[in-house]
Amino acid sequence: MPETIRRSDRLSENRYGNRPTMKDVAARAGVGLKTVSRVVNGEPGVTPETERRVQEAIDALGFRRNDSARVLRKGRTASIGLVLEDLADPFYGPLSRAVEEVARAHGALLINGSSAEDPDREQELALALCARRVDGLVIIPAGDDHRYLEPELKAGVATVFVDRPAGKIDADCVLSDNYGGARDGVAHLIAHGHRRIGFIGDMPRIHTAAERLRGYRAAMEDAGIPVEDSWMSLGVTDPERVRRAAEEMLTGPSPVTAIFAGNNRVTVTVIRVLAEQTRHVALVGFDDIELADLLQPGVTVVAQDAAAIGRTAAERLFRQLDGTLVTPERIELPTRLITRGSGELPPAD
Amino acid sequence: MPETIRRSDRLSENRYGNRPTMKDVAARAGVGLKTVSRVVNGEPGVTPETERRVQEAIDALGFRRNDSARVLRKGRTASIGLVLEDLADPFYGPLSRAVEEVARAHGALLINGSSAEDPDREQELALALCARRVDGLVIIPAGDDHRYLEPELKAGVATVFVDRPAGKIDADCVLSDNYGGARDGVAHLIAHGHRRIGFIGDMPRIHTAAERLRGYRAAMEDAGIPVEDSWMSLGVTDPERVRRAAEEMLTGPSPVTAIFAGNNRVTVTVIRVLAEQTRHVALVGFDDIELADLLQPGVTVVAQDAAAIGRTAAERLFRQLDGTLVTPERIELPTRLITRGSGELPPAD
DNA sequence: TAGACCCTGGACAACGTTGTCAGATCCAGG
DNA sequence: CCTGGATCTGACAACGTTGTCCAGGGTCTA
Repeated sequence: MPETIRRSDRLSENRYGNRPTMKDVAARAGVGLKTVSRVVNGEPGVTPETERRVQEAIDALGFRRNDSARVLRKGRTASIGLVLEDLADPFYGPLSRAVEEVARAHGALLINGSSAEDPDREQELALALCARRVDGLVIIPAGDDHRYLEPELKAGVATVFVDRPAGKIDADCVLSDNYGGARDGVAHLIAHGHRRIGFIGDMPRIHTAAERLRGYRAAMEDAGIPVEDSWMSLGVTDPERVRRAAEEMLTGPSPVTAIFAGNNRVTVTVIRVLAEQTRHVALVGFDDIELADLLQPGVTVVAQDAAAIGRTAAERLFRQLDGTLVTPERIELPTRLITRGSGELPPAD
Repeated sequence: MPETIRRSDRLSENRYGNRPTMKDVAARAGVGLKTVSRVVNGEPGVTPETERRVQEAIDALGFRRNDSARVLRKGRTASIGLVLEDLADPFYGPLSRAVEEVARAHGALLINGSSAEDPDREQELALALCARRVDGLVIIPAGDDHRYLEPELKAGVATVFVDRPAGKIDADCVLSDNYGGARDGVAHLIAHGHRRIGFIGDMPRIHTAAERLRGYRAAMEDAGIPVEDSWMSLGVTDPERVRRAAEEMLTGPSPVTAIFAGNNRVTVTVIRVLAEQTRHVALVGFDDIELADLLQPGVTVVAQDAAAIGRTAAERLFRQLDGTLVTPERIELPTRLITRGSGELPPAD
């Protein structure tokens, strides 16, 4: 009655999802465990004949090294984490891709997560990535207090903040020159004869929004133009409210002849509003938008180079890991004014 | 001379990057290793007083559980991999985000990589992800032979192909109805009076391109219109060649009055070309593009719902992991014709 | 007061890999 | 034939966690 005793065949003997290990390969090839390890890692000191046998066993069993175990042993995971706001946002796609390319060049994989602008979710994600022992972390902050990362930094997790500086800790960061870009954009409108210029942007508690607002004010002040409150709309991003804000600026007691839009989402909505107007209103937007050159008129923008930002951040990350970099630094990348027509319209009073 | 013997202080005694472990926490709290594990995992059977002591030690040391070790022990990594073509492409951003959201709902993280349309790189990435022991894999194939994944599938890695079916293996896949969408788009042009309709698309060895071409041919045949070779341009995606192809169609012996563009990149270039024409040429594009409604005329497109595709794929993945799903299936999601003007232009002979 | 039981806490092995080290094998030279 | 050295191979511990199992001590009941 041996058949009663045989529980099952070899395959189902393994629990669901079990995979061959080096031990299995070793057994099949009739060699020691370490020899398999040597073959898998291309270490020297294995006879061609032995190597062949091992390789055969590997192929036959469909063995694939378990990197979790490897990581545990070696300490480095060869992966980095990227916490951003929303992968679906066209600004972050190229940024993420640039980070990935640099990571790839260093043999690392990229794990990314979207914080959806929620500080708690940012923290949850960043810490989850740390628990996976990513070697480094690129963070586009949603919150403004990053002290929760202190133990991680101390433990040697390389960290670079992007787009906005870290809050309450000292860390590397890579930013666009939001202040300078906005100032240039507004100055451009002023140079084309505008004096009543509207600003629609995000809440000033967001660093980028605050800097862009500061740039707007600076340009106006440089030109000696006093800014009226009704020209500024802050903390407004959802299309409905941007629309209302824009309409109010255009029809108020002191109607604007040009609008500076604080980010790409705002720009898009403003374009829609302006398309409905009979009178020509000038527009400069912060952040480039796709097909901006095909619109009538083309949309003049202050463009950030998302890919360059991502690349710069990732490169700093790996230099931190090298040990080449020690002192946290703040890097500001220049923006570029792209004139396409909408920013060069003269004021139509 | 005790100072000669003292190697260093506590901190640097650890190698670079060393972190406190549960053992350290246990020692500091004066409890056993397993008790720390219990506290960290919220397992029952720990006195509030003990728990407090452990928690204190955790905070003091800045302990964070090492998930690599945990994975090694538990077998599941709570992470899934996504291999796509290019994160910077606006089609993949929302798709990736949708996959991430589903993963998040299941407590999993997302690792993603761009294959850059290179089959070798796709394989390299997919296998690297398997080595990390992701629980599942969502793949947008670049290659057309996926037998390299057989051992992984056998080992229980959940797998869903997206956008294009798997090659030479039997696996779940989630696609758009490329054939039907293209047929509808072309039929729409025919319904508006066009008979000489051009098609510009990718190489037919790419599944989506082949299906869309098939849809084009079907619509033409349904209408009893024989297709001339000069109306079709296949394997053309880079802007320069698309431009040339479009111009040739428009000026050839049998000039087209409408163009069907096989994907978003082609559409964008065709828009540019048409903008330079004096005569009005109708256009329907496959894939929606941003701001398509703001152009003059608005661009009529056959839209795929990238988010829905990602969501569907990810949900199937987790149902595979549940064990709810066993038989590989091919799911086709409907497309939607969005009329905005460019597709409704009458033929201008 | 003893026995049975429950609750808390800890010792130990195991997960799959790599680093260390020592043993085995082989060949050349004395 | 033996020795020395070089080359190849394998046993074993360790990485940090979790699952299993058992011990100790307290409480409740007979």
